[in-house]
Amino acid sequence: MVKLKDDKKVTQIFQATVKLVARKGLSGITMGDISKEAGIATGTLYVYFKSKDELINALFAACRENSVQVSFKGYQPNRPFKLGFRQIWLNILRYKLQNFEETVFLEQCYHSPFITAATREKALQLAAPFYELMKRGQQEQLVKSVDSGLLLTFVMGTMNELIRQTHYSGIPLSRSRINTAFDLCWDALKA
Amino acid sequence: MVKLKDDKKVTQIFQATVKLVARKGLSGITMGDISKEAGIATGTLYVYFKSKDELINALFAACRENSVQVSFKGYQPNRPFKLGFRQIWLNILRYKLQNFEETVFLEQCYHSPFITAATREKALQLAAPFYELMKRGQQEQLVKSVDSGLLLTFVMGTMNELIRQTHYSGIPLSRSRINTAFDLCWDALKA
Amino acid sequence: MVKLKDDKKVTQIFQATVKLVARKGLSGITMGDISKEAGIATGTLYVYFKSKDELINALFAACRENSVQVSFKGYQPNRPFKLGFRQIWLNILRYKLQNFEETVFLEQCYHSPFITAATREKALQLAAPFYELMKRGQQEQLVKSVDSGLLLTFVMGTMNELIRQTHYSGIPLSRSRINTAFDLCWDALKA
Amino acid sequence: MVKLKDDKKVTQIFQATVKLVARKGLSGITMGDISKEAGIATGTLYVYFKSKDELINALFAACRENSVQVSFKGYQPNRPFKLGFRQIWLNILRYKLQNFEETVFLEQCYHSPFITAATREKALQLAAPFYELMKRGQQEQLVKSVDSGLLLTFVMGTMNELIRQTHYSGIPLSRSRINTAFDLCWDALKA
DNA sequence: GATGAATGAGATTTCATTCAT
DNA sequence: TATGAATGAAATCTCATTCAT
Repeated sequence: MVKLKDDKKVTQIFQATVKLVARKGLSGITMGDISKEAGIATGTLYVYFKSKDELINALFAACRENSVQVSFKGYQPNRPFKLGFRQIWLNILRYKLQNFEETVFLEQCYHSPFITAATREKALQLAAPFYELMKRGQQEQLVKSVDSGLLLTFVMGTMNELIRQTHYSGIPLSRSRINTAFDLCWDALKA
Repeated sequence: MVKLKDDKKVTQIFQATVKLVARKGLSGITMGDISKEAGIATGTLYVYFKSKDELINALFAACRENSVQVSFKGYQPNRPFKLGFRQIWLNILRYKLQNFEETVFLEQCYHSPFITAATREKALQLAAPFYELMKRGQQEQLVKSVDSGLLLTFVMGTMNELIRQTHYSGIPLSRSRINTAFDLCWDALKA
Repeated sequence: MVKLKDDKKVTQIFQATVKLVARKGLSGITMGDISKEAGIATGTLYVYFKSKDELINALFAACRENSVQVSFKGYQPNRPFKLGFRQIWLNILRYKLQNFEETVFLEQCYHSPFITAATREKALQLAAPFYELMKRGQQEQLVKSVDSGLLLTFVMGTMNELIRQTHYSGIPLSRSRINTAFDLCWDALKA
Repeated sequence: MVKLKDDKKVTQIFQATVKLVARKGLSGITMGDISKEAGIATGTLYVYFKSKDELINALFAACRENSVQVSFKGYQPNRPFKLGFRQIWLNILRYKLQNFEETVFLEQCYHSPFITAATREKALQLAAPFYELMKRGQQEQLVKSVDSGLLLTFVMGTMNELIRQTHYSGIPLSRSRINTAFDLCWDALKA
């Protein structure tokens, strides 16, 4: 009987926003830009999000969830640790490469006034599975028995930087370059 | 002509800007905010910088130069490589920790529409000494003989993420934590 | 055509509007507010009224008619003038007290751009019975023989202000207070 | 050395606002209208008032103060009560007539969402001198010894209605009509 | 008729920049 | 130079009205 709120439209808005933030930065986008890019009227944005703030926060949360879900795709706990870790490492790398705009968006958000403490907190909780992964490696004595937060810092930090470099230098991430990068990472972690 | 512009005032403006960007993000600051924080009138900002763009670009350049100059402080090429590398690594870490706001500012700038291609290019050139350092390590067969860009990606990525984590988690960077982090980094690089 | 528009729904809309205007003023209400308060969809408002303007004008007219009809309830021209006048005075007072929101609505409308000249004119005509009443009092030499418009000004002015004061001060309108107010009014009018 | 905030500009803004509200109602004015009428840029309004809300509240307070101050002009407590009361009554009448727009503005404000509880409270306190006046009349046994609030309700209510009627009927307030009106008022009050 | 999402014109507000002092 | 009020273009947000279902 009625036209109901459209999930597809939220996706459109999110995609438009991510694209624009990656291109022009968080400080360079307007609600007008977003609506134009999403192919809807400006007012319509406010049907789905009460304010620009809320839109950015919702998108931030969605991006975080997305990237976690993708990470563990195809991960089989019964297979050897290193293989599983590699799989996940590659999942993340592939996802971040293919969704570079999301990566940039997340990075931009971290120190922006848009992201509320609550949103930040929720993002942290999503990291739990990665901590589990590190612990398993340590139990199997394959990974250094140091603070797992520090290990993750290393894994994620280097990956992020790799993505950034790849994007800006223009050097394509060949299969061999990827392998080299993974080896560097593994050499760091391994017990 | 009569008198050169007041250098102290430029410093005030830079400090105010860095502080505010770290707290509210690039997208959250206005010229009014900056002038208030710097303790001067809005109009005065325009005595020192033609526009907001110019101010941000100048500050970006200044920060980059700062951080490079500090990195090699106390570095003696004639001493063993690992010791020198460690020194530089610690220099950077200490600088970034103590000047967290600058670090955030630089990060925020990367994908902003403020930074011009020219400014970006100049920033890249400043990285030259680090490439040299990696090459030395390779010549001495202490460092893996892979693309030095990739190596630096690991060095910088770890450090940046470590700084961020430290700041947000509130976990203090104890000496042992620092040592562990360095070891991870070194294990990744070492041949 | 098929079926007449739902009269109950018009009442709902009117009640919702009056309530909201009393609470937030004419300038503070939106069609969305009204529909929500009335428990219907925004679009449905437009089934019953071509526009916001029309809705307000129709409501204005309805309120005016209401208040006049109530005024003469129980008025018997054959009974003595003062008794009849008192009856009407009390009728109005009671009505305005019990329907304070309507009173506010009418007051708000007077200087609003919503009310058209035609609506205003029609409202004036509704006052005719009150002029008649004043004339009767004068013919019976109980009321001062001055311009009956002026007399009505006093009757209505007192009443309106009394209602407002009662509502805002919170002082309840006791029977004795009502009697005092009527006496003031009557002393002003009486020949 | 500097251009300082200009009191004259506040007056301009107030005059423009009052004029427009009287013509188009509180719900019919925009900040754009006001700035145009005041002959300044829209942004300039926000130099003087943080928001539309604040502007309306400040104007409301100013109008109330204005009208009280004018009321007692030329009032000499040592002269007979009725003369003094008459003087004040005429002062108010004249002021409200000449500043009809202010009167309309105040009336429009009463039930608007703009006026805060605090502003309303302050307005009430300004009425103190009028209560004093009524008490004096009662002490001299010239005025009915009933609640002075009720007496004021009567005086003010009838005056407001008179102003309104005068303005809308187009019947000019001749000297004799004024005298008649005062007599009605006095007859009501007198002991 | 009824619904409520969609629209876009227009309202409020912000802010980089200018300018009079 | 230094100031901060003034500007107006542009951003955010609102809301009467329309329209697809």
